[in-house]
Amino acid sequence: MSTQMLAAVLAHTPLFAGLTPDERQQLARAATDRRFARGETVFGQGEPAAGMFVVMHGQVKVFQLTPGGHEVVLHLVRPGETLAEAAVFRRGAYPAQARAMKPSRLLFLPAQVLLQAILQNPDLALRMLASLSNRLREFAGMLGEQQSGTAVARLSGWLLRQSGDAEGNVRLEMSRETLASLLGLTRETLSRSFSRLRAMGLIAMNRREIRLLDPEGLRALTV
Amino acid sequence: MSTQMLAAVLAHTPLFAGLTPDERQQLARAATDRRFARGETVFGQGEPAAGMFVVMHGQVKVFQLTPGGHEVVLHLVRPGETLAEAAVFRRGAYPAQARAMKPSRLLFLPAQVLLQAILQNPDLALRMLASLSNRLREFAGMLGEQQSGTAVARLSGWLLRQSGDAEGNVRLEMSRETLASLLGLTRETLSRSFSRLRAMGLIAMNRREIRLLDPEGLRALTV
DNA sequence: CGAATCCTTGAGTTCCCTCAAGAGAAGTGG
DNA sequence: CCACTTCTCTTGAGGGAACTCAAGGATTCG
Repeated sequence: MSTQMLAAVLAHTPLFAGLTPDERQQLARAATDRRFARGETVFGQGEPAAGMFVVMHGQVKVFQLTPGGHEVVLHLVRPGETLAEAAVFRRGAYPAQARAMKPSRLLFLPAQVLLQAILQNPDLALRMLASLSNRLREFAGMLGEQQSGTAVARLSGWLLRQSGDAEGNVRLEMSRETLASLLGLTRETLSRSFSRLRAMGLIAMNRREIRLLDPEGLRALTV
Repeated sequence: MSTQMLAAVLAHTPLFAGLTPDERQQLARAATDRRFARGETVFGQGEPAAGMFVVMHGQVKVFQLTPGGHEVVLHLVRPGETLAEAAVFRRGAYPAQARAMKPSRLLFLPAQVLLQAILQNPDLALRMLASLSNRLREFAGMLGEQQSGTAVARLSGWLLRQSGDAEGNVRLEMSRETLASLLGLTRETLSRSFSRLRAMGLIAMNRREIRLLDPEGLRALTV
């Protein structure tokens, strides 16, 4: 992929949108284009943090492995979003593992280049701080979530958030397995929770398409 | 408290240690000294993020309230550590609540001043990024932790981390209630877990002083 | 010393996990 | 188009870990 096209990708990434075209051009020259097949590992837990990624196409799952060998999904990264910035700033190792869930194309930005860019561009620093702060809030939300209510309550809350609290369709962009991990449940418990919501007439399902029939009813369950 | 003394506090806070004395002096002039009684609220969930805090003395608990009214502890902040930086960078509202657990003295730095300082000091930006990244890793660790193993396993792991994986004493700087929340458990379950570790001869307890008698034995439980 | 808070222990129950089997899609290759 | 494998999802049965409710000790503080 040409430097030109990589620069264009950066221009559409919120984090780098505030840079001048020249600055983006400079970053793009140091960036590389990487493709990953479905199931391929982007980086492993404990590897030195060589740089950060921007997802151009596809989907990447970031997760930790518990001592028991169970996967705990931290984040599902979609096109336009970034990956592993935090590891770069800690200048240590990646604290989690990342795997492509679909055929994916990522832009890779070496750590040195990113750090340089931030030193020279205070506005980028602020954007990056805001980005990390947002993720921190997300994690805080997840921590709160996972200690609250029953499986059905957590699923209801998640569905409402996905749909913007209104009636409408939610398309699952992930397997049940992944969603279960995000909610701190097992596959089976998630399946049963879906069934119960369906039996109560609150949702309708067809494969990975979910229709919220009664947002109020769902909200009543989130307590 | 004098500007002089506040500047001295900043000099001993890792985040601001890299500034020149002049820069610290400037920040200190805008900073204020705030005292909180035990149990007093530092800021509430949803309040506009007016600025960040540095804990000088005491201890502050940061937590979220679940829909069910249950407290989920996110962080226990000790002297030298900072509070609510992330909220400032998001330029929104505090996403959690903070309460002084002991009589506490905090340095308050208004959002505007902090943002200015970062724009003018790239090194401070990098330190702040590293600090947020560390907290992000902590949260990720907590998320993993709370989905792994039994109550006894989680407690064992926590004790080992506190003691640096070696034999020795761990002093609980918090109530059982707070520790329970950090581990994603209830008071009662935590109490029973302590009892079981004691019954197994792995630890000895006296009030909030805990002696690890058999780190190997504890490690064996963490799986 | 009394009041309030914190901690421990017990009994009963519920929710979720584990183990297990099978149904349903999707991709492969003949 | 159909057998084949593979992956994903659903459902059942059973058991166990942790939660809730409840009461009584222990500690701290005024």
